[in-house]
Amino acid sequence: MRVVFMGTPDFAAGILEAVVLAGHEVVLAVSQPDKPKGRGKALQFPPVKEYAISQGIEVYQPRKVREAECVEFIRERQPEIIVVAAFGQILPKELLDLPKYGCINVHASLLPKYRGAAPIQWAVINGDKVSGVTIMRMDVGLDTGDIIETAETEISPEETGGSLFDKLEKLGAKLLVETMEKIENGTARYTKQEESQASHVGMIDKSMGDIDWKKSAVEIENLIRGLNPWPSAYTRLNGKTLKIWKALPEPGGEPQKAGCVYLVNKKELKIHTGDGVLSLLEVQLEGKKRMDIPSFLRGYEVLSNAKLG
RNA sequence: CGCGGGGUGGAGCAGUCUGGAAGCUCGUCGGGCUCAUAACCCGAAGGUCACAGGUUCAAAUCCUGUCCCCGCAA
Repeated sequence: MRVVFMGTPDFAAGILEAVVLAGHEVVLAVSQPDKPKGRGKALQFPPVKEYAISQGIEVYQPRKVREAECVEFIRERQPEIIVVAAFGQILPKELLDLPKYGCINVHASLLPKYRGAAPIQWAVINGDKVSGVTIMRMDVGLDTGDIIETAETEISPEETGGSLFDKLEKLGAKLLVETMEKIENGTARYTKQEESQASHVGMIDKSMGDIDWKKSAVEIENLIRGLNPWPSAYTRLNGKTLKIWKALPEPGGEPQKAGCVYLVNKKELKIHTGDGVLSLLEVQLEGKKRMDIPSFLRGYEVLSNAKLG
């Protein structure tokens, strides 16, 4: 099919690659504008743009796709279908109605659950056991369109936001390619979303990573995994930021001492929480590299009466 | 030129301000103790102190330049 692709981050780049490899004619890749990133401040191309350039695909980076000029630009490319994955902007109705097969979206959740911006991290943060991807036909709402296909995957106990991203990217890419075939040969089926089951999740904010030790050890550990690798869960130790990359919840402890050291020796560091004890396994102090707890404790003295947060 | 921390035996750090024998906690190897051990005791190996210039009788330490890692911010 003649495709216009819209997306920005890594997740979208993987999807785009699958569309290209499936043999579709991608005539345009639409991505968010370049933004300054990294320590210096240099502008960096979004992953989708990087990949598109490597494939010789034309790249378009409008400030707002709502503008008439933008819609016109895309109309000129005469797409049969527009594929959207993690693009970051709402599409106007003129655009939705433009292609013969409409606009389809790869969403990283089992809709109608987790409509919105960051379904992957939230699934891990909430301790879900199952996640998945949904291919839907977009309408004017936010992730409210008719479902075409879905695919499930398990969330393992050690799943992180990053690892689930990878899983769903592959799963979504595969499902998208299959779905596009069905759309093309007319066998695709469109199912309305069950509104009563719908839920929304907002964008991930950096401050969400600030650990509230009054929560349970299990909840905190879910947060740590969900926000790994970005923006990561953190707390404070002696006035410095301490990121926690890996931890294990354990029973015991005293809720009223939440945030205080439960146990510290040469190899272990365990913290009281609102419910249970959290055994820290891998941390990173401000300005330092991330390291396992034994290493950390060799060079940094944690007093037994220290308090995190 | 966005702000800041850092590069010291295999790991994590101290020492740098106030130049003058390379140190700490571990790990590794050998030996000892023990029913046994991630415990304890004795001993050993292992480092161009990121790199390049400079100052000095003498530089991990002071000056200049370069490379790399990381936190914040975006």
